[in-house]
Amino acid sequence: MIKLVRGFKDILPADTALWQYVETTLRELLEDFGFAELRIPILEQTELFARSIGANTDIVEKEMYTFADRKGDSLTLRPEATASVVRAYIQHKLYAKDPVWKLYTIGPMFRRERPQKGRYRQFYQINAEVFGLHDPRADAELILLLMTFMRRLELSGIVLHINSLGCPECRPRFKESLKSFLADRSEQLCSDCLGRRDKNPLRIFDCKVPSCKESMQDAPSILDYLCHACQNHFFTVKEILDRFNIPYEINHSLVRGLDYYTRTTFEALAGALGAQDAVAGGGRYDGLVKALGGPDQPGVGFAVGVDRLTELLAGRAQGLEKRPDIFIAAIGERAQDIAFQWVQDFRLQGVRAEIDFENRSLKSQMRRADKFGASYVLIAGDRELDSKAAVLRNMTTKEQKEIPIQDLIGLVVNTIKTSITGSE
RNA sequence: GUGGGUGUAGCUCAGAUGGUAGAGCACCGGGUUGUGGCCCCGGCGGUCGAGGGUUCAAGUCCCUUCACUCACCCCA
Repeated sequence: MIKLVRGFKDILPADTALWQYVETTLRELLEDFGFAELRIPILEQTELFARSIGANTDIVEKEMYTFADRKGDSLTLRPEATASVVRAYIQHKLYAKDPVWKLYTIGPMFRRERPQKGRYRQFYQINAEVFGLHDPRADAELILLLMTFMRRLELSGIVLHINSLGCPECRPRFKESLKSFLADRSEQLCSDCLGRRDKNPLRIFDCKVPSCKESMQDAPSILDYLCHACQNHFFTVKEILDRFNIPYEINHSLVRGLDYYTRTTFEALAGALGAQDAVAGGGRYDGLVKALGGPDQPGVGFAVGVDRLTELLAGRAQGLEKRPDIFIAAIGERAQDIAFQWVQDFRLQGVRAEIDFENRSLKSQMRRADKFGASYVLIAGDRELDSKAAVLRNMTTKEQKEIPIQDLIGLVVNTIKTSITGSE
């Protein structure tokens, strides 16, 4: 048997309703916030990711699905979406019409990591990106959007972490003092962190090795090194979150793995998920557009992990599945033939109708109708055809009434539609 | 890439010391003339992850391998 590739997964019908629910909920919210959808390819030139994410990040160094196409170009299945959105913003000169754009995109990402709970080699993200705005209200608005979304999904236990990583003005000063802090601490650091010390010292804040954590206790905090502009920016973001009653924790060790972040970074964490607990993350990337060859326009964005979100909502799939409004139980060839016509007629009227082609006993068909959760069953056999009236059974009240075959569709559709609106 | 755990029916799992593969759920059918859920009865369904070895005999013991899973790492 051919099985799916390691780390990939099928999303089966039992779960797709939940996925659709998550996607449409966020989609509607994004559009209320003024975002427009952008659809981008999942394949890009490798260089795009190397230059945006950072050549010496783990993602680029060892997690990308990269291959040479037949012409020899190096292509990569995207490990994240922001780089592509920025590429599109630049390539189509969107900034020329207006530097400010609010864009969202939905789709799969690919990273070749070791799979585990909440981590797949193909995973789905919904990305929101804002271009052209330096104003901290843009950052805050995104966080507001994200947390409103979490609230709308009725997710509790989501913790928001925020931090500021400074800018090219102030971050180098912090890095220097961090380096000198680490210089005489080689014994306390784990082997991974010793490597990070040169490449990307900020990452040491993320390390979970106890001795590293301990020695980082007295490490300098980026927040003490922010320049005036960055301080004010961060202050305003916090102020807005306070004003809108969005609780948050300042986490000065929240550095995030992608090189392009500046100033605000944030993550939404769900404790219930296990080790892979980030359901959303994002931040500001003011230098990225320019670094990729575009104009000097700032950007802010976030990504939501749909796999992890649906995992959190797993218990809530019941109410979401679609049940037929009506099941037609037809007994005998003649009835089956007419019933087949009826099902199609119902469907054209917007009524969810189902039928069984097997011509089984009425009992079987009733069981089937019940299994599907049909609200009504229309019973038709020789008896009904002769008397020119089929039987409509309400499956919850068990009430049955005869419906003249002449105007059957209209009468039944009417009954169903009024019963739906009446019950809500 | 590194560790731990687990692979028996579609699903959840039993099968001490080796001796002809089980249950519940699900599915299909039946329980007198054409009416669902509950209940009762019956049926379908497994090369016990794969390959090799030990043995008269292996789901069970040994080796190899693969997959899944959790954690490290990294991150959505």
